[in-house]
Amino acid sequence: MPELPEVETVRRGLIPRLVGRRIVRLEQRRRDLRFPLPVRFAQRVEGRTIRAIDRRAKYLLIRLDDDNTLITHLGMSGRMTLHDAASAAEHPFDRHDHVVFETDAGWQVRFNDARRFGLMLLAPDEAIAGHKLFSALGPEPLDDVFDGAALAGRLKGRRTPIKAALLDQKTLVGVGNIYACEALFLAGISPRRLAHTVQGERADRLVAAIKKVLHRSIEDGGSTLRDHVQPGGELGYFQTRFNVYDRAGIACPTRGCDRTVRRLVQAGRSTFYCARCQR
DNA sequence: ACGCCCACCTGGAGGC
DNA sequence: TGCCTCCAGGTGGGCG
Repeated sequence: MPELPEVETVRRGLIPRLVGRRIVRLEQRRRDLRFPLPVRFAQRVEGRTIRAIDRRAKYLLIRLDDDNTLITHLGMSGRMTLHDAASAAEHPFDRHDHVVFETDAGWQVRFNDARRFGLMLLAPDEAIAGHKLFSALGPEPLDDVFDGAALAGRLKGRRTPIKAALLDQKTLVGVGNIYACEALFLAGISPRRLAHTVQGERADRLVAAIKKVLHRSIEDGGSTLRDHVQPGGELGYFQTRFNVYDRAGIACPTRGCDRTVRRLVQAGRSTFYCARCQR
């Protein structure tokens, strides 16, 4: 589920319920996710007030008032659910509700992650930029300074297919398998094209496409979310209609194109594209 | 240094 | 119904 737009949607959904609130209780229902949960997790979080919730790449950064940050990643299957007291009573925990937060306003946030590829870590604010998980990350695609020239520079000399380069968080962050496919389709670029050949106008087009698919998806998530901020509501759960992703064998959506969407496997991941519209 | 491939873990879908 | 195989939105680490 979570690429940048989904993480951003979760962030925006959590802000009104969490920022400025004190965490009165943290229940840890399992010892580890991808990594062991922080030692003395509950003791270090209970009583803290949340100052802000930021995002870097696909990480949520929950800022606590003791200058520590709760770093959260949703992995492949992580979600957050929101419950008021009545809703919490109606929804018993399931086996994948791993961490539960309760605020002084009576709201409960559950981190649920079936596959447990997600993570939660505590780190001092000032240690994050230099943290192993963060130090090699590429630029944020939605930053104004990220343009075609910036992408072209990061693709220079790289002899891997452009699709694989887009998934590499050192190239840029936030793009995952769905939006890599969708952005390449919008830009009319073959997923097999070698990354270093995406320069100049082609890189401009690709950056425009990346920004467009991410923005559009955030807007969709946001609009869905407005209806979803209700007890029992799940954050970041929405489905846009994709042009190519998961549409193998279905007609290419380009007007006048008679081809069907094809699937191929690159670096172990499915790629969906139109062989006629993407060069 | 770089590119490729696997492992991590669970659940859902589809075939027989 | 049950069992098997394949597939899934991420990414760190190990290999050549």
